[in-house]
Amino acid sequence: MAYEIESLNSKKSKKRADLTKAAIKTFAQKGFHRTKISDIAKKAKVADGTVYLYFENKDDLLIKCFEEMLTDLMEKADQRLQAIEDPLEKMLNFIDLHIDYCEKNRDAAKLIIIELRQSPEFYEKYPDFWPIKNYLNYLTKLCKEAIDAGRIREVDPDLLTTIIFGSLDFSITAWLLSKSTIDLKRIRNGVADILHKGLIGDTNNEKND
Amino acid sequence: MAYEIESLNSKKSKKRADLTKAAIKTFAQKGFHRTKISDIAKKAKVADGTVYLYFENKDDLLIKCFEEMLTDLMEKADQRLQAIEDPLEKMLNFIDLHIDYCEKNRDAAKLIIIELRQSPEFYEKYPDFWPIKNYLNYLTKLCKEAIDAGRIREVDPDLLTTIIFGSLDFSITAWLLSKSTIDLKRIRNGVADILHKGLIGDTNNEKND
Amino acid sequence: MAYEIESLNSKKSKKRADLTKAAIKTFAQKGFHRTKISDIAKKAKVADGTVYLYFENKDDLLIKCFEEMLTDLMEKADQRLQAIEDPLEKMLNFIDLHIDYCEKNRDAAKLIIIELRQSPEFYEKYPDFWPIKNYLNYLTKLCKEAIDAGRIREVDPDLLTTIIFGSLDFSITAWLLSKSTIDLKRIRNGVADILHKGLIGDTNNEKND
Amino acid sequence: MAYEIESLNSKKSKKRADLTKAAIKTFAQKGFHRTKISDIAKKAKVADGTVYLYFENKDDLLIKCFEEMLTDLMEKADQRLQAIEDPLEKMLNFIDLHIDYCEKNRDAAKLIIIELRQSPEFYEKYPDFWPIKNYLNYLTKLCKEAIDAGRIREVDPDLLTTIIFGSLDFSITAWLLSKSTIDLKRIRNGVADILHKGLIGDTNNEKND
DNA sequence: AATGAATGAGATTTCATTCAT
DNA sequence: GATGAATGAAATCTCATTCAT
Repeated sequence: MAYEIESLNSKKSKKRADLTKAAIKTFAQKGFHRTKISDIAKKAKVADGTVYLYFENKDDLLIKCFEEMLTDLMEKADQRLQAIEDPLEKMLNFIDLHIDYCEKNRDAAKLIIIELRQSPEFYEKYPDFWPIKNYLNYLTKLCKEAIDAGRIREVDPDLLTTIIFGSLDFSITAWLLSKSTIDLKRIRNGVADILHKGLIGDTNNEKND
Repeated sequence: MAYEIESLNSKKSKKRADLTKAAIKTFAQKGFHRTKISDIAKKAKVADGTVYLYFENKDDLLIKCFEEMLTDLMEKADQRLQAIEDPLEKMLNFIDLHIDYCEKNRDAAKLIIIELRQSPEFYEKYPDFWPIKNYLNYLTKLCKEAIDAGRIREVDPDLLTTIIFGSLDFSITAWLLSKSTIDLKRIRNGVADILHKGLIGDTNNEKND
Repeated sequence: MAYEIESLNSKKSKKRADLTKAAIKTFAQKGFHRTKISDIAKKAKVADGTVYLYFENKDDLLIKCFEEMLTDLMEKADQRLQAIEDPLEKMLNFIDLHIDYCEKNRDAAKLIIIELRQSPEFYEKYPDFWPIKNYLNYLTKLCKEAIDAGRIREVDPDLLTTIIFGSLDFSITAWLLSKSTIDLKRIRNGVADILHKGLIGDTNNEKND
Repeated sequence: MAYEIESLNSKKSKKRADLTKAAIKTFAQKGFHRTKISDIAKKAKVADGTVYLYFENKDDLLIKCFEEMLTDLMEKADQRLQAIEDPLEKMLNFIDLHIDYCEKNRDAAKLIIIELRQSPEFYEKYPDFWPIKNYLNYLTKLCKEAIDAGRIREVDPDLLTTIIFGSLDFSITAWLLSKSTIDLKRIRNGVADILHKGLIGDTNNEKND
């Protein structure tokens, strides 16, 4: 009995996972508005109506895709950062992870980058829609720890989060639109370098501002 | 005669301007997809069909809105930066201008920030769609000048552009979604500070990296 | 099981047939351009969208109506002509059939006669659009057989087809426009007589018919 | 003064003629429904609104095109047939004229052949719409004269008209759709031959019917 | 008479969602 | 749970016609 239920559950959640996967891929490739529920259903090999057994509606499906991806990312981060001691290193590793993930999952990246901002409509309909919030909080925490540990100087951690994420986000946008001819790794190093040392040359450091 | 012609032209371009203005406002408030042509026509006090005398279709209207705003911004920049000598100051002033403009034209900001990325469909349909290109080039040029003048150290100007714009863009996104409770000026100063001096405190400078 | 499937199929094809029937009627009564999809849907008692489950679009629906009618006509001809031996009689019976069919299915006749030529647009969009082709070929075959059997003299069968069909077609056009006050049967006999004996020959007059 | 009025009139009627000419060409090439008033206006080098100074509306313009063409044809017939004595020759010459005209004025032919039947809508709106009526009457008169003169045997002249016109009409239709690869002259001879001598060979004459 | 900018009614088609099976 | 046929609301865009100039 218990076995059966579990089997059913896993069967059920497999179908759910299939749907999310199919949705991420299709949303990323065609964009939210051009994606038909029937596209996703076909890719997941279920009937159209089945989608509505697992998700409330198309909006909900998109939101669940975001949650899925970002949760996934944060779990990966948990694993990878666990072994690292230095808070600054943790922060830099988080950045690497984000870039790696986007590089390897172009579809997911496209969703996070482009569709995330898609929808003033979403903000209207779901006033608290800002699926990236937890993810940003995660980064903010890392920033705080690095500051508290004295590994970076005292700056507003929220602001720092915004700058880091914004820089990465826009870099990746450019990368996506450039059809990936840009080297994301080089960008990552450049961003780290500039944020790290600032824009002023070492020798000029004392004289300016 | 000349008067009459001019009068006709100006009447015509006034209607065009009215339509663009109405479109920017409506697109910003409801989002591109939820905006009906008839919404815009009503706001501009013309018949629906009239929109199509001035713009090819809804897509074209959105693109023309982008062009209008960004051209406007760059013209304003030209005026303001003319009087400034120091290239670094020019760059910082450009940032200020961007922030000021967004602060004063929330609708335009929303369009630039949110709808600009909206549309994988746009990228598919119009392969060269990236209306912000000229604007980014403008900023890159300022970066280059500041570097050449030795006012900031030798970094890749394209990368710097990406970081600056990405930081601002995401800050403004947060500001828009926070319903403007954040202080954009504070953010601007923070961004300038971090980019300027980097994340490493003076005292720590020797020890790290 | 088999029953169920059949039931589904027949239910499906019944709806399709309903739609075609409704379309033929409406197209004939109002003309293609003045017919709205919603007119047809209403007459077939389905929702507008349902039409698009069975036909690609309005054009396709019209084409399918033609195919349906002409196939129907040729099947009827197959049945009726089977029992007839004499090739000339076959040909004459085919003519009768055509006239009978038009007389009994005024709507279908109207479509075949009037809407069939309606659409330079159709010829442009679908370069092979000439739905009556098979039907004319059918008649040509009968002509050939009558010639080969020596029942009518050696004339170009394609030309003969054109003359027969053209005569009938225009007679029926006149009949349709005259609101059916003309006697189609009398016309049929007249056509047969003239084609048969030609226009000359007072001297032959007495011997024949 | 008189001069001025005449000049005005001719100027006016020139514009009218230009419009009709432009309309015939455009209707023939694109079909009635796909032709925009602005297409015609542009081709006639006048403003859209000007069309409405000469014609009531688009329907009226089409009707006037028919009238223009058919009147033209009948005038040409008057001239050509005047010199001919034999009523049968007159009839055959009329056929030739019709075919020549269509061959030389493909656009006009297309209009007469295809667009003439265009419009159940027309028959609904204008119950007496049958622009070809006078033209058919002309042919009927010729038929009658040939019969009365004993040049062809006693048949119903209306029916004969229908057969002749129907045969020609459908031949020309096929010719138009075949993109003119068919030889109209051969067709004309074939039609004349069959109508003339009938379908029954001399030798078979006695055996049949 | 001539213009052509403006009008606005009108219809096809799409597709998220439902619900009977 | 699963299906997929059916629904029907919704919105872009066209173009004949008008009318102020």
